[in-house]
Amino acid sequence: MATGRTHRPATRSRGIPEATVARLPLYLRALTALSERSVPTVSSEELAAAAGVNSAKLRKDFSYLGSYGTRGVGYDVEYLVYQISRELGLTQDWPVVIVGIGNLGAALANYGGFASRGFRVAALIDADPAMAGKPVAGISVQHTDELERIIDDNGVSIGVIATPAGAAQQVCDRLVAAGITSILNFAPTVLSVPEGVDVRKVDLSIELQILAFHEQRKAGEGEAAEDRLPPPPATKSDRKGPDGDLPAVMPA
Amino acid sequence: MATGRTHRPATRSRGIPEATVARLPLYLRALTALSERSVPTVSSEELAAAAGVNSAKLRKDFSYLGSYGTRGVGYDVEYLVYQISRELGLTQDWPVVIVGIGNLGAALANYGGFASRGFRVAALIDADPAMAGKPVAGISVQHTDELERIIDDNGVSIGVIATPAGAAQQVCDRLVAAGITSILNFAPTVLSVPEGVDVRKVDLSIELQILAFHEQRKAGEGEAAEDRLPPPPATKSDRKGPDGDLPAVMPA
DNA sequence: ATGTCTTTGTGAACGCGTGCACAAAGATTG
DNA sequence: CAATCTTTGTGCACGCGTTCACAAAGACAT
Ligand SMILES: NC(=O)c1ccc[n+]([C@@H]2O[C@H](COP(=O)([O-])OP(=O)(O)OC[C@H]3O[C@@H](n4cnc5c(N)ncnc54)[C@H](O)[C@@H]3O)[C@@H](O)[C@H]2O)c1
Ligand SMILES: NC(=O)c1ccc[n+]([C@@H]2O[C@H](COP(=O)([O-])OP(=O)(O)OC[C@H]3O[C@@H](n4cnc5c(N)ncnc54)[C@H](O)[C@@H]3O)[C@@H](O)[C@H]2O)c1
Repeated sequence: MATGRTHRPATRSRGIPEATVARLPLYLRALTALSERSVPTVSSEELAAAAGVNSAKLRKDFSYLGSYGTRGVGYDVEYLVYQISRELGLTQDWPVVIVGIGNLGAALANYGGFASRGFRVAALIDADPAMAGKPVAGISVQHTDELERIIDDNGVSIGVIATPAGAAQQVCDRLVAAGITSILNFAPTVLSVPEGVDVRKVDLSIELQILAFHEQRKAGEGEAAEDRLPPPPATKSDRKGPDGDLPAVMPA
Repeated sequence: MATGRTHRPATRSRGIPEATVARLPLYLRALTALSERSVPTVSSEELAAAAGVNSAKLRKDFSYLGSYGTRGVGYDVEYLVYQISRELGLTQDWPVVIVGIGNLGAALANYGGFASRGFRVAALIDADPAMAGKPVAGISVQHTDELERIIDDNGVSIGVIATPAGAAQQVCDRLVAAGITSILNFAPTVLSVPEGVDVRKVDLSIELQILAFHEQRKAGEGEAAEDRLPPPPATKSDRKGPDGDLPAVMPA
């Protein structure tokens, strides 16, 4: 998984394991598809296959929510959709602000998947004065100066950061000070937040690097010794000395 | 973590745990920043703080790569940057194709973070004939018909899927058939791939839902009984019967 | 050389997550 | 109503990942 919560050491929220919570949206998606096809019930086996997980795991996940299945039959699709939606807090509307309306921010604003699950883009915020007033995805971009007011006025508690990495922590601090308690961060930085604030990150670069690692392993499966670096690390007092000229790696 | 590998049950790749691999890019980023500031060495404590992890965990992670530290001093920044880069396969160039050049695909194509880590956008591919030939981020979009040829000609092994969910599996199948063995999927679907192909997914909707779950818990911390659904699941033979009228949940 | 001080590398304990395997629940059939 | 069959819910064992805590390694001072 490319994402990871920050803070709160995977504390089991009201008995529901974090790993289970992370899978509930997956089940919900599969169930919604079944619901649209008017399928009345599913077995754990079928649903697990649709969600790409082990059926025992799925049953155990559902057992944390309660006993919503019927032995010999399976689960009632509509009922389960409702239960999971309620558990995830999707029966209410969540206003969301997106900060940093560049390439990515604009794409997110245009993303239809937001509204379809109870999330509503309450505002688009950017520091560039030239952006202010411009409509993106039908919403007028507002200036950063308005950030605190916007969050307060709309009762927003979820913020999305799509600014350059350098501005992310600063934006984060302002969001938190303004009352935001959940942040989805797209900037490649480790955000530090106070206790009680949840941060999840989406990091494209990390995902690619993980893929590259496995890709490399596949490629050099039966190959002999890899190209090892000849000299061991600089030790003693030749620290930043007469330029040992280390192997050129990537710039940034 | 919002992402998760598919297939291969977290098998320990050449002794390096999957969890460690996922953190290496994080360390690399912190180390690169130190390198740019010409910091010669770091202690595990400092680096761990910068990467937002436990220092013991960091030391154990590095121990899987070998003993690259010096007791009493710490780690040589440049040397460690090189070792991690090599381990992740970043000393070589990885050509990548992006399929589906819509809002998101275009944003990804414009993303600078690609090139800075050894990833090169080899081609942009879209099914829309109107897109063919159009330049996005300085690269001319090519039609899906060319997919197999492009991958073969450029020796591409990593593909990014940014098409609508409905087309994702189909695109995935073509990519795999053409020789792609690593896929980064942005479409909200469970992709099924043959053994040996790695899939990582980035799912914005899931991330938000997980945040909403925790947000809901924070809000209703000391509150009394939640709004429970009155009627238990439909049982017996009233299956899709005279319309029990279940509570209206979200549409899609 | 010897001693002190810092920091690594890792043994060990613990907790979480996963998946097997099965008893029990209930539907369904005769 | 009894028998049979399907599928849930979960006890249990196992393995991975995390963290503590500390011995040993090495730098540095005297
Ligand atoms: N584009 C991608 O596909 C992609 C992928 C992964 C990660 N990212 C990350 O997402 C972030 C945004 O990427 P992008 O390509 O959209 O960049 P971009 O430069 O196109 O957009 C950044 C936007 O943030 C605004 N901004 C800058 N400082 C701000 C501040 N303090 N407050 C509010 N707004 C501010 C800028 O005006 C600009 O509109 C970057 O951190 C990038 O590394 C982007
Ligand atoms: N926009 C976002 O911020 C965002 C966020 C998360 C997830 N997603 C997901 O990413 C995907 C793309 O989102 P988007 O907003 O860019 O959508 P989009 O509709 O703007 O772009 C989709 C593109 O894919 C192309 N396409 C369609 N079928 C294709 C095929 N078979 N082969 C090749 N190309 C094909 C279309 O021509 C179009 O250019 C969707 O699955 C969406 O759910 C988007």
